[in-house]
Amino acid sequence: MGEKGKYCYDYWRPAVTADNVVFCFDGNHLNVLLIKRGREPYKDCWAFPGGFLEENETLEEAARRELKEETGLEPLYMEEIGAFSGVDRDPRGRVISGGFYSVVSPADKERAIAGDDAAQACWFPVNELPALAFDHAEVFRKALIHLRIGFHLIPVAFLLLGDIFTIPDIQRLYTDVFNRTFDRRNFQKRFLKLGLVDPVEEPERSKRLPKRYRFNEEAYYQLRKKVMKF
Amino acid sequence: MGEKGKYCYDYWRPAVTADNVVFCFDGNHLNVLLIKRGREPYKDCWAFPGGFLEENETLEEAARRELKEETGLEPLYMEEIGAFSGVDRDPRGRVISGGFYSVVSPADKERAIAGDDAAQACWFPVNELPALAFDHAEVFRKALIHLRIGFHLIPVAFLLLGDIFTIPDIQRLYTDVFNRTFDRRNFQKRFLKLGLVDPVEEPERSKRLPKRYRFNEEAYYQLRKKVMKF
DNA sequence: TCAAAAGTGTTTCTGCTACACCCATGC
DNA sequence: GCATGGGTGTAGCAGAAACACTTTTGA
Repeated sequence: MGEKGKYCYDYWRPAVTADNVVFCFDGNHLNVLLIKRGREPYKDCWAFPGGFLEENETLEEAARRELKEETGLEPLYMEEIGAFSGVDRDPRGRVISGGFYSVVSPADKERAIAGDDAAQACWFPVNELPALAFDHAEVFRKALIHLRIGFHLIPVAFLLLGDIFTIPDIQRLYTDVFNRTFDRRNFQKRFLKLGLVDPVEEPERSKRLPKRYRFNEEAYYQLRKKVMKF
Repeated sequence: MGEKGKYCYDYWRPAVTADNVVFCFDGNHLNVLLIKRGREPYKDCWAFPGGFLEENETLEEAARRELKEETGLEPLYMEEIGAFSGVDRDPRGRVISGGFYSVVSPADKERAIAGDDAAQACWFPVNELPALAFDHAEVFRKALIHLRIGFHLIPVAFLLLGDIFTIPDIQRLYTDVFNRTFDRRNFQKRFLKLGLVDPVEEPERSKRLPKRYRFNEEAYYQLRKKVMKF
């Protein structure tokens, strides 16, 4: 590999990439963004957006930049999920990857556009993922675990929900994230008791349709201060 | 930096290291292992053991190897805590680090010996850490968070405790790990109810001294199966 | 004799679970 | 009129928190 390249070091170094598992909730299901790879290795396979680390950026900045280049999206929130360093994870040679998950607003579901060296960018419901390139199945597993942790520490959910949402919306989101059902009544009670959402005033709304709420950021910070154990 | 080295690549690459936050419980306090650095940068400063990734090992293997070389210790458990990629975190240039925390048995507290390029290896109680080299203060913060998560998913505590221990031992450990107090009586009740420990039979033991227990691995695996949500 | 450390039990409160019923709407 | 989806209320149980008393022993 590259014995004549122009970057020379006294000791061996691996290549370093950043990969990004992007979540988006569309009101019905939790989705992740996949890129159909335009080149080898794994040409035409689905993979998470990502690419090589450049000289003056952190791993998070690299993940952000690659996402922007490949799809045009800018996440509302990002968090590291771990390093992937399996010796054979990339057929091109030794590549270490810093993994991230991130969250975009519901409106971004329609906005993602394949750019750069991505042949295609496409949202998949988390329950219906295709086969993935590299060790990205493992990357996804870890991303979901960290998303769940994020939900327990509370804030991420609201970024996925957007400005206005109903309680049944939230429940659908939780159902996908935790891959289990919730009792409709208990879910509503528990959630409203947190006091994190305010009802939207709209006298003309049909009684049949679910009440709409918006996120109360103030209350959220108050609560987080209390709950923060870590 | 190394424009004439013998390892040449077409694209820029960062150096990659692995760092290891090693925890040990001595019956009274939770300790971490620090190395007094024998060379620049940060010569004579305290840092976590670690070193450069080599060609045929994962980050975890590198962290394990460096720990063995620098102190002779072999951890009972290891887990990743994240990647550290700040642009200025190492004055030698761009260095990405994979962080780990690990756990050794109480007996290892006396066994750690400085070897290799470590001038000195020394245990510090987690509440009395000295100033740390690089971004290792941040590394420690993340390690402690992940140790706490490990405690919630249950197994790590017993590795720290060793074969035989008392309930007050466990409570001292929890006090250090979570940096808070626990009601003695409630702690004992809750812990025994888990059914993870068996009393050690010893008819001659003074009534004044606390009862001694050993870990029931069988019961632990049963419980974990039930509790495992992720 | 006093202080320190360990064992044990009771009460209360809170949160979670499991349910049943009512209302509005569209087919 | 019936199926669907949404709002609300109640009873029971389990776990957490708060709290007091007794025993043993070493200083």
